[in-house]
Amino acid sequence: MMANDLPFDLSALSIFPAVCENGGMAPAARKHDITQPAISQGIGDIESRSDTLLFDRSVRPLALTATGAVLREQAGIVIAAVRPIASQLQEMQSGRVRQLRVGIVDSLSRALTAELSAFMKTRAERLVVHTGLTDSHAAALFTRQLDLIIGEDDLEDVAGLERSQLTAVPGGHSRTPHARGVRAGAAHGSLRAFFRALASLPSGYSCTTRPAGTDARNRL
Amino acid sequence: MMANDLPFDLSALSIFPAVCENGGMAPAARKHDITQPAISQGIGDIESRSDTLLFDRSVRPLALTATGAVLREQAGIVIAAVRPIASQLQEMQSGRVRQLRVGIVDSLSRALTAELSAFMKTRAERLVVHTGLTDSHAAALFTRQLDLIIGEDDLEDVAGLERSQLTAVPGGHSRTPHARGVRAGAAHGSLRAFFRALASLPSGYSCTTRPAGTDARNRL
DNA sequence: TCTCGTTACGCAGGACGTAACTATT
DNA sequence: AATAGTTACGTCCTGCGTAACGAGA
Repeated sequence: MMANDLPFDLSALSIFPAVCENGGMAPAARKHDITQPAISQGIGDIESRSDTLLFDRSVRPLALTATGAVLREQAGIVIAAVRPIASQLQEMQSGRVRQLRVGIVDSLSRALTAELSAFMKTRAERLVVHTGLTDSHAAALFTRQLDLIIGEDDLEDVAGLERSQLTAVPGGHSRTPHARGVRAGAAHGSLRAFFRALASLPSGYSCTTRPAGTDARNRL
Repeated sequence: MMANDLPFDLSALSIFPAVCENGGMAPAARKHDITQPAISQGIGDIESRSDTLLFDRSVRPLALTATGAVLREQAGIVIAAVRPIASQLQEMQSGRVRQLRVGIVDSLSRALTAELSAFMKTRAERLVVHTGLTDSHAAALFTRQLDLIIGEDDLEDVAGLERSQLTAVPGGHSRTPHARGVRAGAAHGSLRAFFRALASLPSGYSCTTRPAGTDARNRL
């Protein structure tokens, strides 16, 4: 059998905040089309598997223990992290994102914007292009106001982009960027993998992720 | 029954990276004391519930699809977030943390360090006290180099601390801080709840969380 | 006494193992 | 031919519902 050293299950973890927010198991049960005992057992399961006490049952309405307060906080974080994954996978599967906000450095915007627009037409529902300085674009990338930035250098001076760096060279499958026309982009989250997928698509561009050497087939 | 709109289960989510890292389902199965079919079904379960394709089965060794690459990345994040929760709960349950790094503003360090040390003796395995300026402590708090900071004002000028703010007044259970001897601290993660628990313990301090009005009993 | 939470118990669905089959190299 | 993955099928277990019980306000 599975080792499963994890102290809870996602379904149980998701009902726990519901109990907190609804002020008890019975209200939470009504709201979630589930019975009271199911909730009681779910909470009990977390408690026994993690060897903790989450609620003080000696008072009514139910009171959180300090331990319960910790879990309530952490559970919110985990659930919030898990929920968007489903839509990310859907995006990846369909090969389309709803929205893509791109920052292009001024010097490249003339040459690239039209091309990029055509390229993205089938991949994004909505394309927003910002032109300006790479520095401010990098800042916007970190604050999630941009999804992708394109600059002239390889952005090595921008910290924290190593893993999400892409280099795109026009027309061809050469893995080493040409001296002329090289541009570098950085994307995060699902978009990064989105571009990774583009690498295997036939198109005017070939995208390779860094570190170089990653080929179209994603090895395990 | 439960709605359970979540696209996977924690146990399934935890075997998926194992498959990636071990280069296939069979090696992963051997390593985790589980059978090959169980893994195959687990992966298939994620795929069907999220309506995606994670592996390219037409090649050997197995190759990740772009979608699979996304999930691999996200799964790592989730698992990494979930695993420490168990130990956090244990800490909370036992009322002790392994290590507590406290920053105390210079002006209070003389008066507080000895007292704090005695107070923490039974609550932390190891206590590290830094003295200095509150500003630098706040920065260290954000970068997780400190767990708790104690200053003279209520740290209202430090952004992002609202929810984790504590006020501690010496000797007494008054909820409004005394004009003399007021100090404010900020902690994050399990430590925050740790201090919340301290509020209900008999000691020389009474800690109240902000916003004021929260009493010792944690209401839902 | 009323509401809420727990416990008891039964059933249905799911998870995992064994075995047989298929496919890739 | 060999190794790896899938499918089929049987069993066990657990998760949930109904019902009965206990406890707090």
